[in-house]
Amino acid sequence: MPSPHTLAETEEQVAGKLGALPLDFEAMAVVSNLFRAANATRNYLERSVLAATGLSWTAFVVLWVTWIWEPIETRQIADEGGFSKATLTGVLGTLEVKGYLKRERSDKDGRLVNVTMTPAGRTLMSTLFPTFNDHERTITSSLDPKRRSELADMLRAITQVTEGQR
Amino acid sequence: MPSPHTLAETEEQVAGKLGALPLDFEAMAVVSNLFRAANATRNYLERSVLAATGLSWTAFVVLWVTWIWEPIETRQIADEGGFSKATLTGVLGTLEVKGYLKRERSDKDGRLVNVTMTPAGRTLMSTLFPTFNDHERTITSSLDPKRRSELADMLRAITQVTEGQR
DNA sequence: AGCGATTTGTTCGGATGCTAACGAACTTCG
DNA sequence: CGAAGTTCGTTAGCATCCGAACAAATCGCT
Repeated sequence: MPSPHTLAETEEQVAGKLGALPLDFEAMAVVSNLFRAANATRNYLERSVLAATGLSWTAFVVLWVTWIWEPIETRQIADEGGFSKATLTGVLGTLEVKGYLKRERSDKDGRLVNVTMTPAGRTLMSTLFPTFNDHERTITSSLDPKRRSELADMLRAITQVTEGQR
Repeated sequence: MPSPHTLAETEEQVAGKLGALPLDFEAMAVVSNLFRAANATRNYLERSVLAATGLSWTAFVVLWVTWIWEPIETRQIADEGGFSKATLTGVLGTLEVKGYLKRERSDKDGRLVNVTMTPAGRTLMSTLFPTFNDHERTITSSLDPKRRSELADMLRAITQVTEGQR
C-alpha cells in the first residue's frame, strides 16, 4: 500500500481545507496508520505464509483457534476469531472437506456443534504455526521488546474503547 | 469482537501444543491485537459516523482522498487508499451517480482519468470529516498525547517492514 | 516513422463476509 | 406437562473487494 504523500503533506492539505477548525491530527495519524499497518501485515502474511497452503486468512484463524482449544464449540470459534457465525459455517465446511477438522453434534445439547482437529489438521498446524510466528517476529523486529509490549497494550486499549461502545 | 480467553490463557495452551519450541509470544500478541483493534475501530466508525450517510468504508476513503488532493488521478486515489483499481472503478461509479464527484478524461494523456469533487461533495466532507475526526479523538482518548505519537510511529514502522518485503 | 512493450481504467468472474430469516433444540415458568 | 421465549447453526440474498484479461493510449527503441 504505497502512499505518495507523507503525513505532514496530508495535514497541510487538510488544514487548508478546513481552516481554523480544531482537528486532532495525532488521532488522525493513529487511525490512519492503524489501518495501513493492519492491511500491510495481513497482505504480507497471506503472501509469505498462507498462499502456499491455499488457506484464506479467516480459514487460518479458524484452524488456529480450533487447534489451540479443541474440542471447541462453533460459537466459541466465532467469538475468538471475531467473525459472524454465518461466515464460520462456510469456512468450517471448507475445512471439513479438506480434512483438517470435523464437526460433531453435541450429546448434551442438540443445538451445539463441537469441532475437533483431524490428525492431518494437527500435522499441518504443528509446522504451519511456527512458520507463521517466525514471520510475526519479523514484522515486529524493528521494535525493541519494551516497545513491542507497549504497542500491544495500546492496541488493546483502543480495542476496549471501540468494542465497548457497541 | 469479544474474546472469552485472555492472552495469558492462550499462551499457556499454545505452549502445551508446541512444547519447547521457541515461539515469540510478544510478536504474537502484537499481531493479534493489531487486527482486533483495526476491526473494532472500523466497525465503530462505520456505525457511529458512516452508517447515517450511506457510505461504505472504502467510499469514504475515496471521498476523503479526493477531497484533500483534488484534482487527482484515479491511480493516485488507489495508491493513497490502499485498494485495487478494480475496486476503485466501482466505487467511483457509485460516488459519481450520487453526485459527490466527477470523472474527466485527461487532455494530456488519454489513458488517465482526473477526479474532482462536486460542490455537493465538498459540502458533505466539510461537515462529515470534522465529525469523523471527533470520533477518531474518542478512539485514542485513553492514551496521553505522548503515547499517541509513539503509537503512530510504531505502526508506521510495522507498515514499512511489511510493505517493503513485497 | 513504426512497431512492440508498457501503462491505465474497465469489465468479468469468483471469493469472502455480513444481515436477516429460519428450523431445530433447549429453557422457563405458569 | 406445555406453550412461549431463547439460543444455536444453517441458509439465502446481498454488498464488497480482488485478480486476470482486455482495449485504448502512450512510450521507447531502432
